[in-house]
Amino acid sequence: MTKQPRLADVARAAGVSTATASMALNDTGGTRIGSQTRDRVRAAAAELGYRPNTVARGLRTRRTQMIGFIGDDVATTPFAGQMIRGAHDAAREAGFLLLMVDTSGDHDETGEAIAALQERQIDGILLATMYHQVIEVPKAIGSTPHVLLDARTADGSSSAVVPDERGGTLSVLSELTGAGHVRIGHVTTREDVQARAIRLETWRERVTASGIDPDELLVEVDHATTPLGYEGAKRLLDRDDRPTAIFCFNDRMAMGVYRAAAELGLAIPADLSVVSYDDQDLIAPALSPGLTSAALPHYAMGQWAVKELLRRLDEPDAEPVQHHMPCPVSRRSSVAPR
Amino acid sequence: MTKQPRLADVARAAGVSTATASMALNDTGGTRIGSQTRDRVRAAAAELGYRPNTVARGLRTRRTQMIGFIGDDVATTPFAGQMIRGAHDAAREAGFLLLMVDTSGDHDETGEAIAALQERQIDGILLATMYHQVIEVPKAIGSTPHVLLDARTADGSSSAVVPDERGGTLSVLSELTGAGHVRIGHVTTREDVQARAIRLETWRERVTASGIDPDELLVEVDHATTPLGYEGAKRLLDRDDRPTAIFCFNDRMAMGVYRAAAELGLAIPADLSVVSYDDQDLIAPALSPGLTSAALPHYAMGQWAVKELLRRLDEPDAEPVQHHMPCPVSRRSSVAPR
DNA sequence: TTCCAAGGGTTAATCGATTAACCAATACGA
DNA sequence: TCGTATTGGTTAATCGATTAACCCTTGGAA
Repeated sequence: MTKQPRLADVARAAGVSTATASMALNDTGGTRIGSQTRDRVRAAAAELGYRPNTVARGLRTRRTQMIGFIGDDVATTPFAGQMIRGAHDAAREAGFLLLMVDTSGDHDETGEAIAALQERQIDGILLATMYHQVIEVPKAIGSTPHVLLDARTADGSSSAVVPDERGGTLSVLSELTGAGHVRIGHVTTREDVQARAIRLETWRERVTASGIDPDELLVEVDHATTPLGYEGAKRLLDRDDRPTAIFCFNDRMAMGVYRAAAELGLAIPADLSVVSYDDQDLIAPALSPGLTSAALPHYAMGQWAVKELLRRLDEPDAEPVQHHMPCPVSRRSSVAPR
Repeated sequence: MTKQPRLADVARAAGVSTATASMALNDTGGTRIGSQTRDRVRAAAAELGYRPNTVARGLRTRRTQMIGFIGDDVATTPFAGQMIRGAHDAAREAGFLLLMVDTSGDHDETGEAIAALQERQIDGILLATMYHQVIEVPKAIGSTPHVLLDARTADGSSSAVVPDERGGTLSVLSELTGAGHVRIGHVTTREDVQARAIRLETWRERVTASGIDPDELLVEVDHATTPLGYEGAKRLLDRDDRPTAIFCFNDRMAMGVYRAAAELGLAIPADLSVVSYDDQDLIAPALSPGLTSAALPHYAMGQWAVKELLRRLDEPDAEPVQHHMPCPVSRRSSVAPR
């Protein structure tokens, strides 16, 4: 117990060379190792509690079994955890570990992060942003295999996975139309993110299709926060031709909508149905009544990204893939027939 | 650009041996390297875009500049992000990176996680739990330097940092007493966590000190969720001798308390003052009125833990330190004079 | 009998740094 | 005029694996 045993110790204990020990433990070298020899080596390794030094192995094999995870702003968003967890689980299953770097969105810092990871000889990089962004891959990444997470390039030159915002929006809207709603309002943010653009456009299409002018039912505010959601909802609801249902950009805004409805004496869902996006754990099930919301599949995206990365490790020349991950709806009690 | 340059390439370009190049770049070896030689080597390195291979370096120096972060359940709690971020920032500042492993609280898995990290020759380990727990350090950790994060051992044999729950509770309670409140209720959970025990006991002391029987003003429910917070608050508020203020175990329960108050026609803070613990970003500022809450200093704890770990890397025999991190109060609008 | 192939290992080179041990030349004090 | 530091390097060993290149038996086939 004084020192970690090395491969040489195992070899000595089994009475073979380190080459044989290595091959026996790793099942390499084809038929060169007899089965009783292999068992002897394995037994010796188990006996000594041998654990390979992956640093030494990595130096020789040029593989570290580590994946770099570069996150835009890991801390401040509650989604990051799920994304990391999904990536982590898929990685661990394949014997990989995640080496994390958080950049605060700073572009220089991203370059530095990439360099720091490359110095450590990671096998590949996951480039994650929060909130579905269209980015350029920093040239510092060179030929390091990589996959984009909740982000993509404009030209699709890197493998990437993003939520299927359009599908999610359609699903959650059909919760409303299925209940007979036609005048469906939308409370959203003015921030320039993909999520906003896609949700807005999809809603617009859908409402237009039922012969209604979307601009009458749209409210935009500066940020996707609860207080501004409240204000937006007030503007939308405090009039005679108010919508019978509201689709909110996200749960935080929906929380404000709930408050506005309460103040105006509108019961949810009897007087007003509400649906939303993000399905945040701290909000959607906590509101009363529970909020029907389309979930962002962060866990699944993290998983997918690692699997795709591992695939690219094996076939570096594979065509990049753009994946749209479905956004399942969590149905709760905020929708009632019109 | 075909291959990453090695130290040998830099040495050749500068016309020196690799030993000299190494010393010149790392400022080691005292006065042995002349200043013009050093400059020549540095220039060559910069010219070639040389980046040291830390795997090779790690093999020789037995230092990888990586810290293992073992998290109890990184994903599901929104606090984890802040903790990771604090640790990450402190680590990065010192040239370290975080290697993450998430265990789902499974004890075997923790042993496996430790082994996986040790195989990779991490320099030290951060053992983090969510929600301040008293744990035993797995023996698998052996002599690897480690620090406990939001956790501690019963005997204080490992360095550890936990929130100062007692101090935070006192601070947030004096928000109420300072406003003249005496009959302060407490809505808490029955779950067996340190946070509950300390907050409860501290509240009990304080209330008893002002001559009131705490048991009259205490409500316990099975879990610290919003719906149960709501039920608990109903029980506490729906009677004549109701308290004038409530201290909630956490923000999620406080969210339920808000709802109960609204239903009973009690205005916050005019008719009822509310304070809480956790200061969760998605809740405390989002409620109306904003909720005064004691913050869990996760970022600071993460930072502290890394600094302490780095210290122990230098002085392995230093006495273990138990640190209680202050919980600052975020004062908002949920407290009014009695 | 002679050779070749297959089976089962071993030897030694290698990955890319760091660093202990050594060495040559100059300076300096006695 | 020596002996001894001091300055400014170089050589070679080392970290702990993996793996290409050999090597020795034994069993058959020619």
